[in-house]
Amino acid sequence: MAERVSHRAAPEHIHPDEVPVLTALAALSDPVRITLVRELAGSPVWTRSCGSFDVPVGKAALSHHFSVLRGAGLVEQRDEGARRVNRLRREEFDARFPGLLALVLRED
Amino acid sequence: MAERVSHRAAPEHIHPDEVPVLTALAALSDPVRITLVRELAGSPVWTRSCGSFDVPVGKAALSHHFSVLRGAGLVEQRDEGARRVNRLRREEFDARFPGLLALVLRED
DNA sequence: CCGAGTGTTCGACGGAAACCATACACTCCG
DNA sequence: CGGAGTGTATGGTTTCCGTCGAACACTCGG
Repeated sequence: MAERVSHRAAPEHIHPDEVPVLTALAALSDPVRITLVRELAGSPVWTRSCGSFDVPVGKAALSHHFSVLRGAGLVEQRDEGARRVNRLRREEFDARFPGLLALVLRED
Repeated sequence: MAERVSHRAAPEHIHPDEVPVLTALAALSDPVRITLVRELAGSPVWTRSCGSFDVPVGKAALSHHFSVLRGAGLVEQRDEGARRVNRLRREEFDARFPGLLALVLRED
């Protein structure tokens, strides 16, 4: 009967519409998080697990960064077996903050 | 002969074109500086001296914030007698970071 | 059922940044 | 010249944020 699904707490998401500008800017004011967003933008949706990013920090810090990105409405996460895969919320975020994402992605 | 002008060191300016994205975002990730930019945007050019802004910090901190804004190519300053008046670098900054300024000004 | 892999949480640490009070430099005006 | 007004510089304090190590929770595969 009961469907056998995840027993893990689903990550809390915040829609970009509810995010203050200051929060969005603060989230993007960090080199590690910028890297995460850029790598994520360059990959197909739902293909990148949290541990698959090339950043020079431990997994504790990494987890924290993803938490910040979620809190800014930049990233959506879904549990897929033992892994947690990510998606960049392109359209939603761009609708709320037009041009901001493009700015971060286009820059070098 | 010699023109009698300011003996004060001119403030160092950085053109937006030479500003990294991270620096721009970091400069705008502060409530006080956002207020400064917004108030500045709502006033005629070269009319606001540094001390004329309504922010809850001492003048030392205020001076620091203006230094950060200059370093991000957001503000230009000119000495006018005893006062130092400001200008928001709208066009230059917007040319370098399209939409970013609009985002900050439009929001609340 | 146990071990490996993955990610979160907790406490602690260190460095960066914001802040203040003071002292200083410069300008104007009486 | 001297005082008031304005902004910067310096030094020291506090607060915040990114980081780590270790412990824990969950999933999958032998």
